[in-house]
Amino acid sequence: MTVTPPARSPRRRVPRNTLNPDRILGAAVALLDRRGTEALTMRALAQELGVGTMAVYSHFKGKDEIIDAVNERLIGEIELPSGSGAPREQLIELCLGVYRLFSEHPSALQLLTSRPLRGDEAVAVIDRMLCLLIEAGLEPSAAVRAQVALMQYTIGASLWAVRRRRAECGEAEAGLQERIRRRLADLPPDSYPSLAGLAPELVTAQQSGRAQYEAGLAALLDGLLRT
Amino acid sequence: MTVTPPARSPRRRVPRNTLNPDRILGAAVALLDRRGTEALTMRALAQELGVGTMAVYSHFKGKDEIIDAVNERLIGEIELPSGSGAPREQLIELCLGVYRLFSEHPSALQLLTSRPLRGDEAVAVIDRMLCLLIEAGLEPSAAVRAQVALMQYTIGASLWAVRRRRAECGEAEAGLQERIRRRLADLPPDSYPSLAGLAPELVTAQQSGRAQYEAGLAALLDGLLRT
DNA sequence: ACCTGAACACCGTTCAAGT
DNA sequence: ACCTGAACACCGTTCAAGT
Repeated sequence: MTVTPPARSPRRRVPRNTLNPDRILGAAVALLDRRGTEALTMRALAQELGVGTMAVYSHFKGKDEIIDAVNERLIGEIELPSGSGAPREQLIELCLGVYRLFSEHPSALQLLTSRPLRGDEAVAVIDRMLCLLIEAGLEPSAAVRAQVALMQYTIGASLWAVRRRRAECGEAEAGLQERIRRRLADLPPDSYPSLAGLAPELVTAQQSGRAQYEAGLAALLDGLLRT
Repeated sequence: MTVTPPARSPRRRVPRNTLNPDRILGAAVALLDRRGTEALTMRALAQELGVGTMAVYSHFKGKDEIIDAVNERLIGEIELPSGSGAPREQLIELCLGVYRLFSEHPSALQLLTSRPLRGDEAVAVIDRMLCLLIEAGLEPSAAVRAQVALMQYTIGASLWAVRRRRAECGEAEAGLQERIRRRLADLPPDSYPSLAGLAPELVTAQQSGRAQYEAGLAALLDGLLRT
């Protein structure tokens, strides 16, 4: 007597060519934005696409290749400055574009974090920054140092903002403020009495991601471009 | 007839109290430095300690708690500046301490990346930076903004250096240089002819992690401290 | 209190097979 | 060529049990 299998999956075999790299990357980004890095799973990705787990492997060699492609696609979305305006303004515009991208896709930044930057899209952004820095009057070698510094600061600020937002979810805002205040109150009050009153400002600075980034970027550009 | 079990584990039951949080964290850091984030596994950690997998759970609630504790321990290792010297020099000394820590423990930085900063040790570093910035003449609110910017830049630079080193392992250096050169050569040669010759300098800047960091830090401090 | 192995619900990926 | 499920070697963690 033959036993009928549990037939647990009501999903029918999907028509051919329903899948392509673009659809897969779209689903990956959606998953990342909606549920975070830990939710980006080959099984979850396939389910999001309504397809068997292994179908994805026909288009990408594995999870690492998908992650690289996601990063490349997102970096490609950064809009290069229009070209009008002073070099300094265009630099700010471009850096803000990078910052905004990572703020909108925090999980992508987290993924980028563990992998080298492979793609040509990233090189396009770097090129543009270099051009603008040279246009602003820097010598080639100084421009290269400045470009790296701008990217480093932008990535660090994005990461900080992402982590900050994540912390807010976990810990009540009052909790953080209280901890900082307590810590500051422990300082010898005769040396820096002003510090004890700084907790609100600290919390504010950590909250205002974008304004904080713009202030730091302005300072960095001041230091880099000053002749 | 009783079947003797395969007896696959020659490890004897370990004496009591061989384990404590400190030993566990030491093993975790060793594992991280030696084999990277992906190798930090509850099973691997227990093996490193010569103990059954579940023994660790008597001292930490789970992997997340261990990661937080590792971060806290490492941040505690940052040496605060001695206190002599101009505020600006002390700021550089302190920031370099943070940078050095993350350069020596790249995996720790990667772990820190996905989690909010919880520990008191981090607050100690932040405190010191704030004191020095106020000592350097900044108003409290400006000091707070500057402190966040310094941390953001330092984290970004560390991350960049870590990723750079990882990329070197994967990709031949010549490969990267060639890709950048090709990309730069594609630019319209009449607009920025100097860019095509910049590839060597780009590669150099990416390689010299610490010197690059110091240059960027100096520029940022110039911008932040200028009255 | 501290340490143990077995078991559970996951994960990425290999494989042989279907269409 | 493209999609499939079963199977393999992992993972963190729960659990009941030993000492």
